[in-house]
Amino acid sequence: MKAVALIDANNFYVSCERAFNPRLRGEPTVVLSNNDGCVVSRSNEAKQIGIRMAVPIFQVRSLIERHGVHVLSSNYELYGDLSSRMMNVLEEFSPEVERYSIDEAFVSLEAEDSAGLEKLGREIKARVYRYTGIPVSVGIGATKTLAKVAGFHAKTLPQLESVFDLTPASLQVPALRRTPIEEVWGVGYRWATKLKANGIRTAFDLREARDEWIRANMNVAGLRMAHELRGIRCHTLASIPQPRRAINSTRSFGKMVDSLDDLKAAVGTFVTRAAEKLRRERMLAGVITVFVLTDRYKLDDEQYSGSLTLQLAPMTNITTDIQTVALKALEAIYRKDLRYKKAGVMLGDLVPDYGLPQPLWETGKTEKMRELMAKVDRLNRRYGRETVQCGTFISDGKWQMQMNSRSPRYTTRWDELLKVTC
DNA sequence: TCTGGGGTCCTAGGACCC
DNA sequence: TCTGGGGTCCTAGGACCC
Repeated sequence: MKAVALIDANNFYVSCERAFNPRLRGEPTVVLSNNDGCVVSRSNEAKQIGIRMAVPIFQVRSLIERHGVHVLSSNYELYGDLSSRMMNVLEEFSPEVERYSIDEAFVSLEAEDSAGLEKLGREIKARVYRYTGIPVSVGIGATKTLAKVAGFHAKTLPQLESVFDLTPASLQVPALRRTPIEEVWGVGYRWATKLKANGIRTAFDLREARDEWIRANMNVAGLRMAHELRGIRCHTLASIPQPRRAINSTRSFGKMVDSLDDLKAAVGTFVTRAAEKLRRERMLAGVITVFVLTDRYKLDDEQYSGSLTLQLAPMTNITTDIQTVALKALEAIYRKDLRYKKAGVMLGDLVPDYGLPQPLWETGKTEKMRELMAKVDRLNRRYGRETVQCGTFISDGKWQMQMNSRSPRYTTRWDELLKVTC
């Protein structure tokens, strides 16, 4: 029989930190978002003392001090590297692996029977842990949504020891009855509130709801959820990634920014990031949106959100070309006498870059710029990001992120390797 | 100046995911 | 004092065309 397995790392960012710093094991630990703003990963011990997901760190300061919680800035370079190691292990088990997020993957599995599926699940869990040090949970079901339900129970019921196979029909009704509606994949806060008001409190209730009712009160996404809970596959396994539609680079600032020069430096840097990613994925962008925002939490300040989308013609992935257009957009939306908290750029209308000359408008200059970009990328890969920068601004200033306690990038920087002393 | 419907395309905003 | 970032999908509504 064939089934879908969801492999989900437990408290992924915290687990990455623990893999290199065993002293954190058993200790309450949290990892923060960019700018050290919110809690985005919590160890079980941190969950138990009542630190909620996504809570701003300043709201739980006293809790953290009272319990001696370890607090770390996020280290995406480390997490990204451990993520790809985890995905490589999964590919040893199946030709169909969908990398769903940094810490989750859907995998197609095949076995004689349910017992065989569960055995595979346990092997996956053991091998990922042995090769990466990351503990995972495995949920198995006939559809992605059922695999997610199974994963929820694998994580929350200790007696399952992190692996749950939900393919046997006899298990489905009791498992779905014990799945709160807000735990169903695709049901967020808003839908959960509305569904509960209509008496739908569990995954089982949604599975049993009439299609006409769902169609009238939800949308096609709701219909798909219900069908998937009944075992009808609506979401296929995307083991070949779909072409990307957009690339964004946006940040909140470390401190409020008011000058156009500082905003230019920030936007110039965001374009650099986005264009690097564009070239890495061999694509060209056709439009760019630039936006700036004031601080929505400062209720006494005048609020403003400005954004402008401009065409990139011809389509390009050359940093300096995109910067020119981005700065034009920024100047158009910039308003003096305001204090800004956040800005960003979004590249859209992406198409593959086949690297062919485009005779209609390609000039010798463009060809030279492409070669230059390739060289800059090589240098920055070899000697570290921002060894060579494009643009005329100083990419340094108060807009830069706060990051006070990042661990070393153990696996991606030679000078930050783990040192062993005897 | 009034009268109609159907189709497409685009955009903004909402909801959700991790 | 201090409140993340990068994505996708869906829908409603407006503009436009015939």
